[in-house]
Formats: sequence, C-alpha cells, structure tokens
Amino acid sequence: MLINLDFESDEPIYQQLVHQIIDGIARKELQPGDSLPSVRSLASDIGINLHTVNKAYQQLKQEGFIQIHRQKGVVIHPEGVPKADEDYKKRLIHHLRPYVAESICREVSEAEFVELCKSIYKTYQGGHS
Amino acid sequence: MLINLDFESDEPIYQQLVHQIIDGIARKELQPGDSLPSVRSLASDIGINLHTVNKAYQQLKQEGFIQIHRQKGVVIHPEGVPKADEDYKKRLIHHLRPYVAESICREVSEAEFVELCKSIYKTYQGGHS
DNA sequence: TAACTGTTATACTATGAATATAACAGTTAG
DNA sequence: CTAACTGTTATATTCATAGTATAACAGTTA
Repeated sequence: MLINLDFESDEPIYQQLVHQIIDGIARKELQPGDSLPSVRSLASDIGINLHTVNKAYQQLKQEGFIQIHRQKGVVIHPEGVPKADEDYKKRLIHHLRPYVAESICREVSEAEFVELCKSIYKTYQGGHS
Repeated sequence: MLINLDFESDEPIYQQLVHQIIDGIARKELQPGDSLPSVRSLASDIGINLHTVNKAYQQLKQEGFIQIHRQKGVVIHPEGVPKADEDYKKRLIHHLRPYVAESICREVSEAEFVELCKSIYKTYQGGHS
C-alpha cells in the first residue's frame, strides 16, 4: 500500500500512519490476513525512524486493527476489526461535536453537513480513495 | 457562561476553551455583541494562567468568532461568525475523513453515522446543551 | 551461523503547552 | 491626576510529547 506522509503537517507522523492504514482497510485495499511491512522495512522505505512506525503499529494493535506475531509478522486482524460498541460511538460523538458546533456557527445546515458525510462515505464505497 | 475544563484530558486547555466558547455560540447562549470576560478575570476564575486564555482568544479572533477592542474588551463578533466557504468545507472533510474511515472499519453504516450526526445537531436546536 | 522478526531500554533534540513575572500602552472611573 | 483596569508583548522556566539514534535481547527462519 502507498504511504504518503506530510512532514509539514501538524498531525504527528505516527498518527498519519495510523490513519492511512485505517483508510486502507476502509477502502478494502487492506483485507483481513494481509501482511504489513516490518517496522524496520517500512521505516526504511519512508525514511523515518523504526520507533515511529512501531508506535503506530502498537496503537493499531491496541485498537484491534492488526495482530502482531513473533513469527508471522504484522497482519491485518484476520477476524476483522472489532465492531463499534456503545463506548466507541460515545467517543465518536465526543470527537464530532466540536465540528458540528463550528459548522452551526458558520451556518452549515444539518442537511448540508449530512450530505458532506455521505460524500465522504461514497469515496470508500467506490473502492478507491 | 459556564466553563468546565478537564485538566486530565489530552485536549489542551486553550483548545477546550476555544471549543466551549464556539459551543456556547452554537447554542445561542452567546450572541453577537455579547461580552466575554477579560483574559485576566477569566483566567483567575478558572484558575489558569492569563496567557492560556489569551491564546484561546487569539485563535477565536483569528477565526472570526470574536472581536477584541482596546476599549470595549472582548465581544462575540457583532456581525456574526463568517459563513462557511469552500475552504472551510474542504478542511472539514479532511478532518472528518479519519472518523468515517474508522467507522466503516467498525461496520458503522452510512445511515447510522448520519443519524449520529443528526443527533448531535439536535442537541443544539433545543437551545440547551 | 547469519539474517531477519518484534520488543525494550536509554539518551538526545525539538517543539508545544502551561505557568510565572514583568512591563508597555491605552482607557476609564474616582 | 491617580489608580485600576484593558489587551499586548517579552522573557524564562517547567513539563510532556514527537522523533531520532543506537544498542541490545529473544525468537524465527533460511
């Protein structure tokens, strides 16, 4: 999978890595059981430190997106990513709330906001980003 | 307006301040022309440093939510917050995308995600948080 | 044995968040 | 005029996080 980092961004590199891999899973480009590069090779390919990659992998493991075996290496979770529970939805609402609030202040209607979210969803249904 | 900060949160204090004031505007509790406390008094009330409040105010000013006059003090922008332009919507999409991607991985349907956004919108239409 | 794997430990630099003081310049009430 | 406020700026310090650098350990595999 192609990894494209923005070293000028405010978003930390390891967080960009996490997001891009999740994005790859959402786009079905990465499927259950698929292998990911080792921390050293990926770090070397991108030109960053191995610890930065490891930090991203650890977070992805923690959140159930990947499995890390001593022997098999790093793979997308074979049994699929854990489905959203109430706790996840609660945190999701907590994260989305500020964006909704600002949008309301800027007179973005509920309908327009919803259409915007749908348009984002569509970029994943198509099968390519 | 009531300010409630979480000092244990990962979200910086000044960012929480920004979000809560925007939230107050979205809830119509803060209306165009309304006064906000001085940096010193608000900092004193909350028990934080004046620079932390100032940082939040500067960001709110930069984004068009408030005006700061030497004499009149700090007021919610009298002519209203600048409406969303294409650039804002572009940035909004860029921020929402990772949440959509993770939700797709966790099998949150587009319909469910949309309903979730609508439920957030409703908490503002009611007039209280 | 050699080359790989994830993992851990340590140390360093850089940046941002938050605080602490202090001062400057302007406004306003007594 | 003085005193108390206003926003603003400057400087310094502490602390946490991001990122890098190097090294080593333990297990796997060709």
